[in-house]
Amino acid sequence: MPNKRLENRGLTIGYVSERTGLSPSAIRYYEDERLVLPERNESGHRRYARSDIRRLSFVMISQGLGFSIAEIREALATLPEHRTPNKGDWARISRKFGAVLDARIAQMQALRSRLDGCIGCGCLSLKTCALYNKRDKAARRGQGPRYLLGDPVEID
Amino acid sequence: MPNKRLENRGLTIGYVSERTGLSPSAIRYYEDERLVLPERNESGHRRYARSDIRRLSFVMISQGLGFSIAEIREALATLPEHRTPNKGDWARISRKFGAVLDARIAQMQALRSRLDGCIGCGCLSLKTCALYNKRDKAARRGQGPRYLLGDPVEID
DNA sequence: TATTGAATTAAAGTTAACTTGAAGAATTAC
DNA sequence: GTAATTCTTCAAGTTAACTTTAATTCAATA
Repeated sequence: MPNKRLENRGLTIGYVSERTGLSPSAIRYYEDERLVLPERNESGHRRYARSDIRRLSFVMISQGLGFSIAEIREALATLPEHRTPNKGDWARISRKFGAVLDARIAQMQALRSRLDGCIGCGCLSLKTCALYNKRDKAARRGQGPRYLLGDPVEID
Repeated sequence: MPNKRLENRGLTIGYVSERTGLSPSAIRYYEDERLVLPERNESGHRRYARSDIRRLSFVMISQGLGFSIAEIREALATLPEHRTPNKGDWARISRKFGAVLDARIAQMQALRSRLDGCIGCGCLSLKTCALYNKRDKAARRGQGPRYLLGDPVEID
């Protein structure tokens, strides 16, 4: 088993891939999305810092919490100068994430109780049904698929 | 204002579009997805039944609850012979939907409390962090984007 | 009847988060 | 030193839920 870990400066994408479980293509994609910003060696190969593994872990965990890449990028942008999240940063960001989750849960619970009120009804009328909220055409953005649980919430 | 509502047999797509607020292209798409099955007149134009408006309302409301078209198709498939959901059907289906929502809420709450436990921690370690659950590669289906809140739940 | 408005199909575009493939360059292993 | 890996870029494909466009045909109105 060869040592492709740290050649003189920085980690190779293959090594980072192994350590995080992310595929190289996903890691390159995250670079396109500016979630990681590796350096390059003389011949153009990516060289990652040790802290990038932590950074990518942050990305994966945040995704697990249900946040989009755009949201994660925003969260990372609140960090001073391209720094990888440390303990204090995580405390701050995760508190914010928690508030967003709370809001999502509350929204789902409200929907759930509206449904409960409608179970016996069966009117299915777009005019009167409490379950149907006409999405205002004006506010719709983009044309891709709508999110399963409403448009993404913005993080502060 | 012309009366394009019911010419001899059935409603035109334009009329159904007006009544439901859905665009004609969306209604045609739902036909591709076999959520509605209109007849055709001699020259090939779609002719909808009055009950199709109700059927489409069902679709829209179910989407508002967070269900995918595939899930809605499954739910409609439980109805005897292509019938539009009536009050009894709705009671049965909405009870099932409610259970799915409950499960989703419970899942989010569990995640939320795990996050709470991690706020002070900040380890962000893929090995030990309770927030990171390695998705088993084996179970992954398809290659499109993952759902924001986990893979879609199947409706009995 | 002529024109306008509505409908039809088929193909391609859109977002999100990646993957797959091709073709070539750099690195590593032997 | 040469073969086998790994890496690079760029373009195109994938899911979901539709929209947009194009080229026509049908239906309704004046």
